[in-house]
Amino acid sequence: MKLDLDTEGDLPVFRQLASALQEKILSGELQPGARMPAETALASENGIHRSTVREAIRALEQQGLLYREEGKRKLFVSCPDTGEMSRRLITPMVMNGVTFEEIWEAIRALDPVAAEAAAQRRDIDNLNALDRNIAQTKAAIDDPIALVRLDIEFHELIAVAANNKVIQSLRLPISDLFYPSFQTVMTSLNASERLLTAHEKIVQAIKWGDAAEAKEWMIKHLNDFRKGYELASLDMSRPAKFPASSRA
Amino acid sequence: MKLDLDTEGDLPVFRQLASALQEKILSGELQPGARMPAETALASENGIHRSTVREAIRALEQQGLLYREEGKRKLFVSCPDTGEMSRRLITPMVMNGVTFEEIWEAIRALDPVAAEAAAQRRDIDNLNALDRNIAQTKAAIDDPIALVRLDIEFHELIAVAANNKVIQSLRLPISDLFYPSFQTVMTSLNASERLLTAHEKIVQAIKWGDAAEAKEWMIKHLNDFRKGYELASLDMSRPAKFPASSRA
DNA sequence: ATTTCATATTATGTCGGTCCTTATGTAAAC
DNA sequence: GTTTACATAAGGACCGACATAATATGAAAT
Repeated sequence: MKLDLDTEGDLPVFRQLASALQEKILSGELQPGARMPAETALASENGIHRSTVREAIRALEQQGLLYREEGKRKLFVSCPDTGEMSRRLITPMVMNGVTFEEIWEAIRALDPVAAEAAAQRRDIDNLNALDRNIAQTKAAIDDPIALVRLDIEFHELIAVAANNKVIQSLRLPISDLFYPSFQTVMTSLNASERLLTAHEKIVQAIKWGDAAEAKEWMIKHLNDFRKGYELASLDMSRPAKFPASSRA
Repeated sequence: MKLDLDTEGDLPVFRQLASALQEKILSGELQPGARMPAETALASENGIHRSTVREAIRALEQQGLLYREEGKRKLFVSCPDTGEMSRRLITPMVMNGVTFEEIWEAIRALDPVAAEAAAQRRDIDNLNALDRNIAQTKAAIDDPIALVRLDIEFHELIAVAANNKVIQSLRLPISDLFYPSFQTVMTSLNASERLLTAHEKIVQAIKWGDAAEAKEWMIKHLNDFRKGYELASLDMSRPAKFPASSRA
């Protein structure tokens, strides 16, 4: 693969290479799934050193445009996963000190629209998944830990049922940031029944195709979230911390 | 800077190094603004080769955790910009074929809540910026190109006025993806007056602190967006393309 | 002919060291 | 104190090499 690199320019060659490869991928010339040439090939064909090639590869790997299975040698062009990439926003968000207030507000923006959209789509598989989730929630009504997990799942299922990849992925980082402290709320308050009721109302509305009702209940549900925070004496204006899962 | 690297392990050393440095940054041990040791120092202090260090640095640079000014030598720890990182979602979104329908729905989720929040905060500087934007819009009422630019700015100003970093950054990639084709709508339809009216109503409501009204008009405005697409015979279900600006 | 297995290749991860250019720090000169 | 000149150090790129393990290849076995 011969690329147009300017070894004399002021831009580092490894950056030029990264850009050139990225361009080839974005333009569709290199499609996801395609095998990349070996490092040595890329190096010799372009008259640059292998170390230089490797540095460029690191950058593209980070962007999810190149992928090599752990331990394998073959390097492939890959399609970055929107959700995974969106999750990476957790780091900048925490480092920039976003508050629970801001996060809650964002969820409050996305989830009601997701519920609304879910009611308009009414996919049978998604509805079954939601039913299962509610059944599990009923069974775990006295287990705060499980309830939080199920609540997270519920909201994700709604986003999936909305069949909107954008909303689905954008809500991931904020959901991850918001829920850990929700744990505190659920263990200190007795909000299980309210949570279950809201979930049931939302699913019911989705089944009936009543978008407005689904949205309305989702808003109520999220307002309950917030009230729970206040009742548990948690400060919404404090900055979010890294969720444990993101620091493994 | 001595780090705990396992040269014998099965994970590549450059990845271990990247993780170790990231951990030091996320934990606050290395704070944004701190100077990083030179590549040679990192290499010798950890008994690894400089090329290995460089590869790790590339990955962290891509994550916005390390930063080196163009042409400068000094490497600093940096705080990744949430907006900039969020914009990188454009690539995965386009490559995964998100549709205008999905994008519009996400904006329709975020912007009304932003307008609502802006009305609750009512910051004077933000209001002045909005007034200026509206004045410019009036002046450019017959210039579709300028109108689109001003409309983009308007929505961004609303997000800024909402004083919510999360919403502000999450809407960037979708805004970037959505607007290019809005250009087509504005040039083919005569929607300038409706656009201006909506903007004025929204700002007015924000000034009065009438959150519900601000939200309501934002929703109307976004529904107009959508109608415009349909009137211009554009298909909302087609996948978004890369905006020209993101391919420089 | 198909599968299995042993062998030969090849690519990656890592390393040692070099060379050039220029940013950066320091000391001398004004 | 500011400027100028010089010395140092750091980054960008390269050469070449080696161990290891993944691949590919071809022969042997079923």
